[in-house]
Amino acid sequence: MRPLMRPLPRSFYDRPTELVAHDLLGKILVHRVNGEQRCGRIVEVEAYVGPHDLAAHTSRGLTKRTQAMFGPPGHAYIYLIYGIYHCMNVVTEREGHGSGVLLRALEPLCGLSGNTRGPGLLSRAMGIDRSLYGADLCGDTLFLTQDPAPQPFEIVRRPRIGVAYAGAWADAALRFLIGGNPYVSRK
DNA sequence: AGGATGATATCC
DNA sequence: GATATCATCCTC
Repeated sequence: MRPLMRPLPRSFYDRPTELVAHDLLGKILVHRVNGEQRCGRIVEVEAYVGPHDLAAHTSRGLTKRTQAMFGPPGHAYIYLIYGIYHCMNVVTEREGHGSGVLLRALEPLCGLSGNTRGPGLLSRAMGIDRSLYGADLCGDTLFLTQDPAPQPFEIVRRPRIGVAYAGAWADAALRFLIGGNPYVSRK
């Protein structure tokens, strides 16, 4: 698995956010940190489609925190939540659009210990924090890659978690998960 | 059901 | 400068 682990190209991210979210399921997240490699298969994500999406951080406009999400596609938007946990998103669509996909749960593949079911736990297990804010996912430190031996799976759509404040957007089925996978954070 | 724990946005 | 609010998780 070491050779031909090429990062997904930037063109993968430069597409409609719901499509990117859908296609991220089954892809492999890799983080290379001080000589070791941590990786897991993505089993659950959420799409935040742009500033008009009242659940998206970008709905409050361009701020220092959301700068990366308004930046070019294929970079990491990482933030601290509840003073404890980090959450990682991939930035989608063209620069200035303000959209991204939250990575919510992983199936552990290599170098991972502990729970990876939930965005905070995923980031902790992968060693992802704000030092990776804005990281280029087309580089060789933190990136996504195609599963070399993909198996077929069913994709299920559900409303997003923890966005009850978002009015009409609270109920949108923008959470994508692999049906029946034991590593999703919630059914 | 409620607490941890700190950055951030938004208010005075 | 103060405070309300979190795209969460754990414990009771």
